Amino acid sequence: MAARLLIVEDDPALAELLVWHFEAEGYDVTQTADGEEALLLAAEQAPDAIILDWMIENISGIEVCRRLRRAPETANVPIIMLTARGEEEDRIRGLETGADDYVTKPFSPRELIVRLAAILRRTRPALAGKTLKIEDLELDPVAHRVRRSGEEVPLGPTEFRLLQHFMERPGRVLSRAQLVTGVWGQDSDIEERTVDVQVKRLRAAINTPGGKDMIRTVRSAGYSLG
Amino acid sequence: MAARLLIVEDDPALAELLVWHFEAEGYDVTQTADGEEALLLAAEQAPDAIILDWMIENISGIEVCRRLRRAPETANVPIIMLTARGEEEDRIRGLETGADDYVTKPFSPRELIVRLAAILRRTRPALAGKTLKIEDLELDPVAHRVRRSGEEVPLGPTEFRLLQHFMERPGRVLSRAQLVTGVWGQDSDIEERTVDVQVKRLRAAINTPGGKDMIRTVRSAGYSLG
DNA sequence: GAGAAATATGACGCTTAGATAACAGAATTG
DNA sequence: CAATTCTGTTATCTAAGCGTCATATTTCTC
Repeated sequence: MAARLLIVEDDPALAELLVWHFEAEGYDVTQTADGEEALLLAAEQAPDAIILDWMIENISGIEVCRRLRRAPETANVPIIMLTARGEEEDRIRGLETGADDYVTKPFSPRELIVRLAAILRRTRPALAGKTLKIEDLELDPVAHRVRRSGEEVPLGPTEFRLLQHFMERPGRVLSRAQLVTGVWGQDSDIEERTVDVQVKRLRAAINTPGGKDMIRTVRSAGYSLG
Repeated sequence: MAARLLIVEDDPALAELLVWHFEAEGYDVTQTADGEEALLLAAEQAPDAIILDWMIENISGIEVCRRLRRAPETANVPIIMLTARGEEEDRIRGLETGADDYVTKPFSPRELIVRLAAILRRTRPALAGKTLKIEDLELDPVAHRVRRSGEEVPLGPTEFRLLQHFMERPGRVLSRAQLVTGVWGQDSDIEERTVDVQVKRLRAAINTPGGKDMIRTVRSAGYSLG
């Protein structure tokens, strides 16, 4: 399954060029010129990365960026900003709002492709969009579906995000603080104990009655999967 | 066990940006805008690395850097300096005073993250997630797991921290006082005899019944591993 | 080899981290 | 808009883990 990419660019010529190149690279590309629409699409499609022009219609790119960061569903999606040359000021402000990288116009598509690849390699070791598997547990991010030995497991939205977070980092111990920011979003006043409760719920959902626990508790450190 | 990072930056927007990104990377971040406070925090928390802006309130970054180097507790902590573009002069003086690397504004967060990771990989492999190995003993800091000839060894939190401390300094004799500050923290009212007890517990956990002791007691000096 | 100093060991409470259940408010859904 | 699912918080319970101390053992010195 290809990585999904959302391109927010209102110059039709540049947009077309980018779409063409990224599709040629095998990405599954959606494109819009409109900021509001971008937010909707991002929430709906959960893309793996977003390319965002600084100057777009309706809302400024910077505002789109900030709002993306605020929503838990999109808080962790990598964003690359496109800025015009010499807008030093903008560049800095763009980074301040939470973009992961920026590229200055004019740029070669190759450069953008390389940067995106670098970021994805780092942030999504197991690229979302592909089905994640650990032992007999499978999570399909596109279909929003989880199976345990082929049988569908019903999960609530938070449980799903928590499990996806774990499955993207198999074996890794994640502290409660890391889970709070990673699953609930950057600035949430969630009580750390709440993580315990969600982990318990997730355990109850994915563990087979007799079998061993898939989530390991690491005392004074956190939890890990697998 | 997340790496502790101290960020000294007085531009609130940039500071927030950096905190956001590094927390997302899993670092345990403290931030201050004030040079004097930075020195106090550094002494108190013993961070694993410091990001230091050249221009900050109260004392110049360069002076903070110099003083950090002078104090024995912080003399070896890696420091990355942030400098404005083109201040070649500053850059050189920064390195002269003991910074390990510098990054010129404006920079992408990605770049800073990569540089820090590179430095940590060099100075503290375990913090970069590298598995520590001594003979047939392996400690995986990411998974928070210890194996002896492939077989998992269950350890309590303190035992784990103690072992990691030893494994990061193989062969070196560590005094009880050093172990107390290194493993229990700068200010702990721990009795020095307690170290003996934890060492005993660690020995019991990692030594194979018939085999020889992996931890050597150095009378009137301390302990060493390997 | 005796005495002293340092370390090893075993036992004992206490603290605290995590599991769990119950509950109420929020969000969804039909 | 009512019903139901979902979610965050809190209180309680349990047990692992830890620090301390008293005692045993080892090592060093003379």
